[in-house]
Amino acid sequence: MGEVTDKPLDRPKPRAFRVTSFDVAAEAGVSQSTVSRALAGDPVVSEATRARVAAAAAKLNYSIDENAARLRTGRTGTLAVVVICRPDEDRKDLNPFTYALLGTICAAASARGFETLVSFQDSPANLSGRYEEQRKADGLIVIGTTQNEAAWDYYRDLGASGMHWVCWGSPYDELEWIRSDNHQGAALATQHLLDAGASQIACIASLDSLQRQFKERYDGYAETVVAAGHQPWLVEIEHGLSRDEQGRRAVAALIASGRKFDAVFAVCDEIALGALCALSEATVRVPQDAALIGFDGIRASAQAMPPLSTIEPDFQAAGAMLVEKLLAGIAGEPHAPRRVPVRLVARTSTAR
Amino acid sequence: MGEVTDKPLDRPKPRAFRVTSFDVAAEAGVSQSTVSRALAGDPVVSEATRARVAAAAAKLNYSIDENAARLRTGRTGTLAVVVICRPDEDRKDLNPFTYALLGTICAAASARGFETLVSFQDSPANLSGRYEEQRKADGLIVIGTTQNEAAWDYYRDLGASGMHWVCWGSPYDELEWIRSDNHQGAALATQHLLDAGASQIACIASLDSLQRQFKERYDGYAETVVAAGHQPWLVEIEHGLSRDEQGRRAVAALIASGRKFDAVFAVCDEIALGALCALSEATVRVPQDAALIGFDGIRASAQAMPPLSTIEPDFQAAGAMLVEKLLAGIAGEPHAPRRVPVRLVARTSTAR
DNA sequence: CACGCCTCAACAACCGTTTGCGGAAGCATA
DNA sequence: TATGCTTCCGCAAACGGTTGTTGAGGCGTG
Repeated sequence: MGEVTDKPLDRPKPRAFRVTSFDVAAEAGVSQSTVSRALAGDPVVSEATRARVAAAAAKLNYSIDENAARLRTGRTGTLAVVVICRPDEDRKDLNPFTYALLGTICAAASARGFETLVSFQDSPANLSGRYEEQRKADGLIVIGTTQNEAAWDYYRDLGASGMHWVCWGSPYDELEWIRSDNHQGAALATQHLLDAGASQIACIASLDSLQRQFKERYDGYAETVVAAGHQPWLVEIEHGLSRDEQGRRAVAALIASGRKFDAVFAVCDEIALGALCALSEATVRVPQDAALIGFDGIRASAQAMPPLSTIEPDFQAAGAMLVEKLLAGIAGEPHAPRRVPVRLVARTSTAR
Repeated sequence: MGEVTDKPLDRPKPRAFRVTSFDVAAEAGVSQSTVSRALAGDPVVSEATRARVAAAAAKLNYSIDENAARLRTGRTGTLAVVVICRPDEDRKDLNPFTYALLGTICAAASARGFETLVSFQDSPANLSGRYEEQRKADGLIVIGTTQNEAAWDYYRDLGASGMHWVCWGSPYDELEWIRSDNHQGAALATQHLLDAGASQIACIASLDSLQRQFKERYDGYAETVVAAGHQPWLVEIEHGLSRDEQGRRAVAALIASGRKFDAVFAVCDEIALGALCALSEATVRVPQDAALIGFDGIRASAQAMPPLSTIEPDFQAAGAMLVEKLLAGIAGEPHAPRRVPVRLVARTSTAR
C-alpha cells in the first residue's frame, strides 16, 4: 500500500531528481531520521530495520549528500594539504621528496577516513588557506620548499588565529613538530663513509637558517667526523640555483680548492646527483676515487649511474605522523613532536 | 543601535560561535539575503550597500560556509583527482610523470576556480569514486598507471552511469580524449637520432595492448626508421618489473643478441635511465658508442650522467586540457579530443 | 494488576546559505 | 493626482541531512 500519491509529500518537488533519505525512508517504511541513524551505524536502531534500510538504500542507489551532513555536523572529514613552491617553479621540477610525502599524506589521511584537498601555492600574492573558516576542511597540512618565506608566514599567522595545522619543512624551527631525524641520518651517512675507508670527507651543505634541515644534517656529519678524529669540511652551496646545479658548483669548488678528498656527503639527493655528474665530468671515479652519498631517498638516486647511496626517511611514517599530529590537534589532544626514522640505503656509490 | 539584547534573535543560540551572514547583515544594516547577493557580486545590489556589506564582512572576519552554499546550489566547485597506482606500489616510486601531471592538473583547476580533491587508489578492492553522487565534487579526473585494469574498469563503469569524468593513461583507447602526441614525439626522437648519424636504432618498447602509449610511440619510431630506409628493431620489455629494471634487461638482451647498434630509443624515461646504467656497465659509452633518448621529460632525465635527451610533453597544457575537457563535459558542451604537444629536449646522451 | 524500565522509532528543530517572488520607494509621464 | 516603470532590497522557502526529545509498545517484577 501507500505508493506515492497526491497527498502532500514530505518533499513536494523532486525538481532535479535526486534520491534523498526521505525516499529511502519511504521505500523501507521507516522515518527519515531512522534512515540517517541506520546508515550511520547507530546501535539504537535494531538489526532488522538496519537491514531493511540498507536494502532500500542499495535498491535506490542512494548516496549521502555530504554537504548536507557537513552543514549539520560542522565536520568535513577533509584535510587540506598545501604544497608550497617557489613562485617561478614548474610543477615538474618540484622536489620528488615533496611529491612522495604528498602521496603518503594522502594515504595516511585516507586510512583515517579523511579526504585530502590538495593545492599548490606558489605566488605569495594570492595565497589561500581559509579552508577551515570556509568549512572546506577540518585542518591544514603544509609541506614543500622552505624558500618561500612569505607563504610560511601566512600560514603561521593563520595557525596563530586558532586554525588547526601542521607543517613539514618550514623555515622556522618552532613550527616543526614532525621532521626527519636529520642528525641521526647524517651520522649514519658519515659513519658509512668512514666504514668504507674514507677519511677526507667533504660535506656539501648550507648553514643558512632558512635551510634548517641542511644545518641539522651538517651538524650530524660534523660530530661524526670529529668523533673519528677528522676535521669537518664544509662546502657551502650557492643560493638561487637548482639543486643539481648547486651540486655541480660545489664539486667544482671542491676540486678547485686542490684539497684531496675521498668522500662526499651531500645533504640532499638532488644535490648529490648534480655532484655525481660534476665528478664524472672531472674524471673522478665514483666510488673508486671518491665515495658519494646523499640524503632523502628519492627514486632518482636509485636510477643514477652509479646508483647513489642515500639516507631514506620512512615516508609512510612521515605522512602518518603529520596526519596523526593534525588530528590530535583537532581533537584537542596533546601530541609530542616526533622524529621520522631514517635508514641507510647503501648502493654502489659508496661500495668499497 | 540595538546591541544584542534579550529579545528573540534571528539566530537564537550562537552555540559554537560562528559569524554568519545574519551577523554581517545586522552589522551592515541590511537583510541577510542582501548580504548573500552583495558578496556574490549580484549587480542588483547598489554599489553603496555592496561596499557597506563588504566592510561589515571584513570587520567581522566573516567567511562563507561553503557547505551551506553547496547544499543550496548543488555545485561544489571541486574536482576529484584519482591517481591509480599498482596495489603494491610505494608512493615514493610512482612515476614522476604522474606526479608532475597531478601538479599541473591542480594548477589548472585552481586557475579555473576549482579545488582539487586528490586520492590515490591502489587496491582494486576498495575503490571509491562516488565523489559526484556524494556531492563532494562536480567531476572526476583519473590519471596514473595503466597496469591496474580493475581500477580503470571501475571508473569507466562509473562514467557510463552518467558521472562526469576524464582520464589520462587508461588501457582503453576509446576512453582517452587527452593524451601526448606520442606518434609525433617518437618521430621527433627517431629523426633526432638519425640526424645524429645513427642508422642501427633499437627501440625498447612494448606492443602490449595495455601499454597503448608505448605502442603509439613504437609506431612513430618504426615509420620514421622505415622512411629513412632502415629496419625497425623492437626490443620488447618484460612485464612485472620496475621500469628501470626493464631498461636494464632490455639492454642486456640487446647486447646478447650480438647485433650492432648505434642508438637506442626507449619509450619512457625511466626505462631509458635503466638502459643507461646497463650500457655503462657494459662499457658502451653514451653517446660515443651509442646514442640514447627517452620519452616523458621527467626531471631525473636531466640529472642523469650523461644528461638524457628526451621528448617532453607540455605538462601544463596536459593539465589544462584535462580540466577543460572535464568542465566542458559538466557544462554539457562538446569538447574534441586533443593531443598534448611535445618537444625534443636534446642533451648529451645524443650529442654527436 | 499496576508499575517502571527498556527498546526502538518518529517528530521536529536546526545547520547557513541561495534565490524566486513580492513590494516599497523614487521618478517620469499623462 | 493617478499610473507605470525602474531600482533595490526583504521575506521566506528550500537544500538534505543530524540529533535531542518524545512517545508507543513489550516485558519483567512486586
